[in-house]
Amino acid sequence: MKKPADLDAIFAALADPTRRQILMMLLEDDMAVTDVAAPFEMSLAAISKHLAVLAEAGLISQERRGRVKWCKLEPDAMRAASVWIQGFGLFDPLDLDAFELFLRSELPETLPESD
Amino acid sequence: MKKPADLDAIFAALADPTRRQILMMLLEDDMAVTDVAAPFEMSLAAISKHLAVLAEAGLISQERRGRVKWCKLEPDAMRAASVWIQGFGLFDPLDLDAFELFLRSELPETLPESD
DNA sequence: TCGATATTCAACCGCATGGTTGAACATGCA
DNA sequence: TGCATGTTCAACCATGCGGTTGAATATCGA
Repeated sequence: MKKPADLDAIFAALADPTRRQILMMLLEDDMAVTDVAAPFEMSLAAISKHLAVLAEAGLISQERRGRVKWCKLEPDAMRAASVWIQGFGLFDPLDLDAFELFLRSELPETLPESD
Repeated sequence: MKKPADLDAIFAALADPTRRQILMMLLEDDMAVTDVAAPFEMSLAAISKHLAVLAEAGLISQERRGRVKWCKLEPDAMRAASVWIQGFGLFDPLDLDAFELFLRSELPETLPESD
């Protein structure tokens, strides 16, 4: 059950550069804890704690298979943060245009023709 | 010059519910420090510190006019965070629909009729 | 069973954070 | 000038965070 935590935990988790980098690594593929830790110059235990923070925030899930604990990106929690920010409606026309283009190119069939 | 700070500071600033509430208040209008503090059950000094954190992150700017220090929302920093999150490209069709509706209702004149 | 591998636990450290209080500093007004 | 208003400063406190190290736990493979 990967319920997204509250915004406090999500934003706090995103506030650390190591954790953001971990999330980007997980964007490519699921990873074991040891492999996540490999590129960093800190102890495995430290990375393990970072992963716990990310899991607590709902940003990743962890599934143990044998000795290995696999870490998987969970987009829902991040979406909650994104939605909060977008609630500010602070896009200006330029950005809106770009985003509109992104939307159309990405998922054209979900956009209504016009009103 | 209100340069947006790095993501560390921005996300950390957003991780506190008091600060998020302040940002939402500033969405409606610029406010003086005392008026920002009014709805909260904590000391003025505490709010002043929160505002300093928000300003340090570039999320607001503060301009002193006379005795009064006016606080103003600065969307650029928040956009930086939004862009980082959106870099994950994790929108699914359902949410996209909702977001499209939000866009159309919020800023109808900036959306092209259709291609 | 034994050793190697994968991960966490527990205790500790230094430092930042979020809050308090009371005093200090500026500015506006009579 | 003198007082009230608006805001911050400084010191302090409790708590949490990011990191370390060394030991503990669990699983795999020979």
